[in-house]
Amino acid sequence: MREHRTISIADQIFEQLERDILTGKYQRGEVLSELRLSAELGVSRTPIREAVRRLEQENILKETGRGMVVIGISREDMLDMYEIRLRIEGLAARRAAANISDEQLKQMEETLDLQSFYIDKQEGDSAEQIRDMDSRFHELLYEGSGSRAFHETLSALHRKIMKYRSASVSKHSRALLSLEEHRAIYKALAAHDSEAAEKAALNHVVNARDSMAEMEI
Amino acid sequence: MREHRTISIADQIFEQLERDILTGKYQRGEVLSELRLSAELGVSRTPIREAVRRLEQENILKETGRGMVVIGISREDMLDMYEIRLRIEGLAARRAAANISDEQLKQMEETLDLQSFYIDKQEGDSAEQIRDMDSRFHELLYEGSGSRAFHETLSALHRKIMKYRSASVSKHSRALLSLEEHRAIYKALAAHDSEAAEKAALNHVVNARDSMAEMEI
DNA sequence: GGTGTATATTATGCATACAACAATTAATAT
DNA sequence: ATATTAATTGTTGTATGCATAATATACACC
Repeated sequence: MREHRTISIADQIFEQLERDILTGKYQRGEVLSELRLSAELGVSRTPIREAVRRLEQENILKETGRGMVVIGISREDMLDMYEIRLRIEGLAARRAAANISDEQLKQMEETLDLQSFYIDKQEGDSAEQIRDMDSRFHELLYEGSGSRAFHETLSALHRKIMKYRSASVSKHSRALLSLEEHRAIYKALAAHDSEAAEKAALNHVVNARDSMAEMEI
Repeated sequence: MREHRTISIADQIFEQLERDILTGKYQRGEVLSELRLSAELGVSRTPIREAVRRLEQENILKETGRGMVVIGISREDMLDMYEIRLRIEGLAARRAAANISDEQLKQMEETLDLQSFYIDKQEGDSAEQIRDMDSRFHELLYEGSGSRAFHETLSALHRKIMKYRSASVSKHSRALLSLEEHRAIYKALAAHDSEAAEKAALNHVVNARDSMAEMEI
């Protein structure tokens, strides 16, 4: 039985704005105003302001005293985030091999099926759907580590490079390889094989990083 | 010439609440209410709510629909944060050796002098003062890396273990060693010696972690 | 034409009012 | 006495109003 949790307007606005910034709909340097957003979204300034405070805490938006300027994630930021992931994602996978639950493994399997489905589909917004499955897969991996510190740190890094991940998986060959790498990680986790999990996760990050590095975006 | 920046009430409240949570004044599990904080601090709920949204974004406080529960940082969280720092702080120092400015080096030197002063002092709240110098030193190191990703990630981790760092440096022998380790990092940075900087930073994190691990706090 | 100043505009910062909701306690019917 | 319902209390969620700060604009003056 699923608990029915009401999502507040402020939360919805946060999610939408975060997505719009991280996908590049609002570009680096663009200036927004609470009043304008308030009018566009049809709500008062209060929930807007609360969402904005959270975005400021994530360092992807900044108040200036005269409008808010979008910071977003530069290509350089993205590459540095991979440098960090290179050094800790393997360890998170190692932890996950020991701690992941059967339920989490089941959900992971589901994301693999959907990822495969969206890759075969190849229609208009399939890159976004593939990317969202990538997000869910990694979220489950980080959760499965059982470590709050790894979960928080890696989740923040992975989420912030959303835009670049979309671009990457829009290349069919990379999307297919990414799926295979996810499957290798899943297999190691399901077997609770720490060594294999660490190796597979590191391999996946290395390949993703290399793929990103040679894109011009 | 220094720009005069007014700090908003909401920002001040954020800083105070964050500090109170991270130092353990508000303990894990404790329930707060906006109205109570509003009355205690003598401001309306609006700036309180904005501060709370930022604390929620940091995962150290959580709304429950009936009050807000303090999450804080457990000992296990702290140890995992060291595991992460062990893997990336050396690289940040390597970057800093290449990118740190003379101004940042000058400020770093100043924190070393103050750290030394407070260690010698050994009065009532000297542990807090030493810890704050530790914060400033590492903040300068992360800034000096010139990488936003490293800065954000490491800064968040270092800040969150505030409580444990205070406890650690309240032990005089550890405080002295920590100062020496900082000096070694500074020396390498001032010489722009990447290898030495990485080695010194890693050594410092290893020793700090080991010191923490054998404390019972 | 250039410069200083007043003014208008537009933004954020904070306080307050009210609605909605959940939990607890009191009241009431059976 | 117990179960059910109603009232009370305490909480968060949202809208709105007003003060203040920052910037742009207009204009007088040299």
